[in-house]
Amino acid sequence: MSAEKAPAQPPAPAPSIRARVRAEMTDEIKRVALEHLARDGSALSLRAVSRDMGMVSSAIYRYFPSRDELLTALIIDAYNSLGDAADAADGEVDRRDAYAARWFTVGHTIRRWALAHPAEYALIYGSPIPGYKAPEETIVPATRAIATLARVVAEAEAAGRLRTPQGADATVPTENADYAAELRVVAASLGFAEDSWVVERFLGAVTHLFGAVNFELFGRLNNVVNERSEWFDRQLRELAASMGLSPRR
Amino acid sequence: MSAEKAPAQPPAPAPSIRARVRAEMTDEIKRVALEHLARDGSALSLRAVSRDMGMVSSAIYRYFPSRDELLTALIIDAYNSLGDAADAADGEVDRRDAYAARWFTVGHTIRRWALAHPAEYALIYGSPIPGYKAPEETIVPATRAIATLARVVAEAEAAGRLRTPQGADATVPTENADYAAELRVVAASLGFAEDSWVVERFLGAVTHLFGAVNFELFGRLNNVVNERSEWFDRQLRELAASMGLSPRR
DNA sequence: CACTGTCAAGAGCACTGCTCTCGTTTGTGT
DNA sequence: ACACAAACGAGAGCAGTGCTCTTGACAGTG
Repeated sequence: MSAEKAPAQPPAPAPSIRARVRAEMTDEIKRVALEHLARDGSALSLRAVSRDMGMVSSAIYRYFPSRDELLTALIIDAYNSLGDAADAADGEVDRRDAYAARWFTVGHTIRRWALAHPAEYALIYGSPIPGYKAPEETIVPATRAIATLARVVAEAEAAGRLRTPQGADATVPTENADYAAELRVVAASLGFAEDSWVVERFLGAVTHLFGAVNFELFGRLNNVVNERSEWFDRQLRELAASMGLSPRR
Repeated sequence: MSAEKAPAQPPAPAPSIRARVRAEMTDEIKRVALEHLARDGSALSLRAVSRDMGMVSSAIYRYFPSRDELLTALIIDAYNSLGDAADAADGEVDRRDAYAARWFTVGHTIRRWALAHPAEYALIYGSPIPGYKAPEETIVPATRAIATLARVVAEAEAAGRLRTPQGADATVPTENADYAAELRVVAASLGFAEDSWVVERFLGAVTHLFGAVNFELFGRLNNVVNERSEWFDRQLRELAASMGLSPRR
């Protein structure tokens, strides 16, 4: 693959001028492509990008072997951008605050990132692009934001700060052994306790959270809910409650 | 109560042979276009459709003035197909059953319709198509499936069969007056009681439900949950509980 | 019979992703 | 210092796209 930026020669750490120009060009192409993406939606034209850069279309292929590879690069960048935003937001919450505060902060950050980067959001959380097949290199960055959310809840659980639901509030355990096994695998990979009751609700909460962002961003809330921030906040609140995260007081 | 599929052609005038052939052609184009949509995703090529029909591409324009108009027709058909499926499923539930049974039936029907018609589902619940702007004629059919879900919950509420949440389970009322007003409008349009507490949870449930279908259909559950039917059923169960719909026994 | 509207066909325009070839530029090993 | 290979931008070209316009054939109606 592209291992340019790896000068494995100890005495020659000099990033050759050519390699630097190449990196700048690659970034510039991605930057212009993002502008086009924001303007024209997922219909990304290599020729239009090249025109904006004063190049001929074939020159783009020196940097990205195909339109799909460009899309892959943009997708990975988008996942990482969202992941960075989520991590940064979580990191800035005062650790003396309740875990619920971190949940709200990260949740709102994800929504705000989506509103600020609608094209990138649609790229990674919208319907699949027609001819495009996501390569494996995208799956790790894809999990970052969700992993951040999971960390908050898992740490709350580990700290014994989750109110375990009782009685009618509690979920009936599944009778499907395969499904139960899957939940255990998910619990392990996300850092929850073994057989944690909260894993399933966390998956539901993530589904709900991204469903809400989808609804807002794709216009499904038009003429229904205009106080979107309030609406989203209250959805987050319900989800926190469903996981036993004490609400802010 | 939204109008059903009103076949409201005022009087039936002479269905001239020409008009009949034209209608058949229109249907055939939509049929072939759907096949292509199912195969190639949202990249729909008029020329490919025309080739499949043994026509020249320009002939398509006798029936649809543009690609967008064809898409609009397909989108409306898709919304109505989903709406029909939801209504039919709801209609077949024995009315002596609990309202929860209707909720599960309609919910699972929506999911099954999406799995059976992934291309149509992506068309109506995926990210917006690049150059396409949905005309107003799509917004009424768009609400049908949601209206069906709402009817179930609203009728349960009217029958006094919703367990009103108490204490920690209850949602704190919003302090945002605009948002509260919006909720009242939604309540009125979906048939809920005025100031009904369940409206907000219903909106959340719909968000969650379609978020779950999105996750499954767009591959976000890959390598995470494979027992999708069980997973979805348990999500529906949580949603029913959150709205006070007694679970099946 | 003549008229009128509908139809399929074809040529053409501007656009797309992508390939290939052509000289030129640049970095590096000898 | 020189030579060679890799990298580069430009351009032509291919097959595909949505869409427009013109042309000639046909059908239904006066």
